[in-house]
Amino acid sequence: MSDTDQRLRRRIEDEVGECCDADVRERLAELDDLAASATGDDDARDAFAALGNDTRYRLARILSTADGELCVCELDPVVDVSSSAVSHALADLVDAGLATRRKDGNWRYYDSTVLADDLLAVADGEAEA
Amino acid sequence: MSDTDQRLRRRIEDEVGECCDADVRERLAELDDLAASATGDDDARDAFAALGNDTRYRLARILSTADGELCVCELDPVVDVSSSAVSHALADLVDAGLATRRKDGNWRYYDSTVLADDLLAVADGEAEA
DNA sequence: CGGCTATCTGAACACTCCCTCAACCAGCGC
DNA sequence: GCGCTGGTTGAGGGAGTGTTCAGATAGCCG
Repeated sequence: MSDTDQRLRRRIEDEVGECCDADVRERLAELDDLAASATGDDDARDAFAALGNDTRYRLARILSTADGELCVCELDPVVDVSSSAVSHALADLVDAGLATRRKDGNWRYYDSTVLADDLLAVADGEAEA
Repeated sequence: MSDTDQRLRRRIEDEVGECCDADVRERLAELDDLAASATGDDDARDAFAALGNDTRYRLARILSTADGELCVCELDPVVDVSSSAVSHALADLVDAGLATRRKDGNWRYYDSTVLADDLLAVADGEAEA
């Protein structure tokens, strides 16, 4: 029986007074189930990771705040990095499902997705409270 | 007039047919306003960054899925890192406003906050669609 | 086509992050 | 006090990330 299992056993003893090996195994199984059902797709985590970077966060926020799509040349001046970095960041946002891209001649228009809008709204709403 | 401003000027010309310097300045001011109003707190971005890491994401998800608080010794076995790393990750989650901590004797209990619950719910909901 | 446009892509490099290891702190029992 | 517990904290190092630079791509116009 591993080290962490010992800790868990003492934890159960503390809780219900006594504990046998079967109890420990049962609790471990419960926790495994919990972990399994709690394993949301990686997509969700990727979206969070994308919004965790300052440049991408700002871009996503601007896209979400603006009504309608914006062109790269409009996004460039509001973030303080090279236009190459903007391009990288926007590509990452699209990959993460947080933005959409539309080509029109030489211009590329980006817009925020519902996912991005909702995530930012929730984050804001809670911050207010 | 900077390089990116030139691009923006041509963009406006493309849109409305003609464009003078004042038009460019006006559009730049609009974008600055947009950026300013779109600059949500850093708290929000920190929350996203916290959920962007696999270990923290898993812990947050388990805390959110479980009804009620969990002890560190129960979280240890479900993530595949040292218990020290778990401690670090939990501290980060608390700092980001995604979890709460309660001390009871030798045991420490963690629970998810409403912010964490809502963010994960939104991320999941969208993934379904 | 050839030149100019807006944007993208790949490589390189500095920087940050996340993990492990070790030492440490606080609570409990003797 | 001492020993043991569960958990935290700080330092260090390897892996990963973000930015920039240079070169590439695709669309428009003469």
